Amino acid sequence: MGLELFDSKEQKLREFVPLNAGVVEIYVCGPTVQSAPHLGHLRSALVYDLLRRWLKALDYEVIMVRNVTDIDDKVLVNAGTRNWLEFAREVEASFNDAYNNLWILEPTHSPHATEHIDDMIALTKKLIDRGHAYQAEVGSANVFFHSASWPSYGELTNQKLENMEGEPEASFGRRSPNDFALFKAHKPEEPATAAWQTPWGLARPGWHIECSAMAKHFLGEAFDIHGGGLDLRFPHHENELAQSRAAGDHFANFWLHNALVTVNGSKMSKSQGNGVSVEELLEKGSWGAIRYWLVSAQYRSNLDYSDKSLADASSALERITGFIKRTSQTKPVEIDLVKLPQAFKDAMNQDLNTPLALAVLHDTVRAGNAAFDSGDAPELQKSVEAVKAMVHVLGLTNAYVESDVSPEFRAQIEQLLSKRQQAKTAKDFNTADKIRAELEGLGVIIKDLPNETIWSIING
RNA sequence: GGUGGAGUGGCUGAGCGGCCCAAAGCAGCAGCCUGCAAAGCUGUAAAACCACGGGUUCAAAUCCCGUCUCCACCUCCA
Repeated sequence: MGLELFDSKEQKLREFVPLNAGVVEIYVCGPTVQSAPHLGHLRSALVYDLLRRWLKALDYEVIMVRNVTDIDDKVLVNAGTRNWLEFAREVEASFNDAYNNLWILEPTHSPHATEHIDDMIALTKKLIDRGHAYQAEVGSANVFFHSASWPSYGELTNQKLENMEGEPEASFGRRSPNDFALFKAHKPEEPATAAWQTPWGLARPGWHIECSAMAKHFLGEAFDIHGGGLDLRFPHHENELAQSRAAGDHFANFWLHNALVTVNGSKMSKSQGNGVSVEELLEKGSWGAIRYWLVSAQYRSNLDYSDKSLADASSALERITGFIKRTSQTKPVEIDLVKLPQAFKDAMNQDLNTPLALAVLHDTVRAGNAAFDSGDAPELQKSVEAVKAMVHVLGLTNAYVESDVSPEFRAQIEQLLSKRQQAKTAKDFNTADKIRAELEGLGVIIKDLPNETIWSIING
């Protein structure tokens, strides 16, 4: 069975076949860099990272674009009196830090909206030429997409134009409530640097046109997968689709939408003030625990965050990393499909059913531990390799790889361990326990195995 | 009003017609192991009647109808 993905446009599972054999092109809506990331943003990025890792495991070349929306109403507002672009870059850096720490691979391209204004102008021109967009009035730099001019408008979210609520008519010169901005005329109170010269006057781009333009720039008129958070389905993705199709492009072949992270059952969002920040998360668990927790639900299921979420995830993750560490085979592995259990592959092929995949992983850990205890070396070896391969696919490899420890620190640890061993041999358990506590104070956890004692750094 | 999604053990979370007297994890309990721990293994719980009520079927957590509750989106949102 091959990979099946849930296409939210067709609202069904479809067998995934790339447009061009061997290559998969993905466009994912990245963040609007208006404020620091919260758990919800991390989930979204992680979902597509996982997809990408799995496609790679299936031997596809993956070209992934994740944009950065660095010009937007909120960016300007939140920058306050500061230079808005500088502010945007700072926020972007905080996103990138979080992505790196969560072991999310860097996309092939991470374009900034502000660097593709020309592409947006070109696309907008085309839409005007084709009769799907209009300048609000002569002399105005407000340009709108005329939704009613595109018969398929609403196809992504299965909605009819007449049922949509829309904007107040005539605001900024739009002709009907569902028309949306392609370019927004420069306002005198906004910084002069936040406006570009366009054929219609000084303006900055609307949100939706950015993604259509950048997707086209990097991936062409048709590409395989468009991803993003469920809250972007409408209007953002609906509008992207309408624009690009109206401009004559095929656009995305599959639409993927990840479900949201909730807190006490309601959506995590900036406006509700319930966004869980990176700092708060790290008080509860490591990056590994965060990643494990995010992987523990299928991407289309809601994931409710609570105080104990990361504690549970930590314990579960330690069961896996503990197994790898006790075998002392902590060298990371490369992608190796052959070593992956069939049940794991089946789970991942089922629309990235990561909870099921984790179940296979834990089953393998149990078998491996049993083999370890009974001294069944071949079985143990098989298990370790399978576990490491699965962990690699899930992007959790860094959770078991020994962190870099300075040679001095390592020597200190080993000296303490040997002292403790002497004390144990002499049955001086008081001293042995003191040393164990001392090591813990240094952030080192030890485990006595039958013939040796192994150690690891907490949160390493 | 419109469009989607969800309700499974103490908690998280799979399953979506028979292999389900329901995976896996966490938490709990017991035993083994240990100088003691930790880790691990094994077993297990004074009932998971799969939101509720009907129905279809030889067979339903899974399909159909109705009801209730919750969530998301309807031009700021991952």
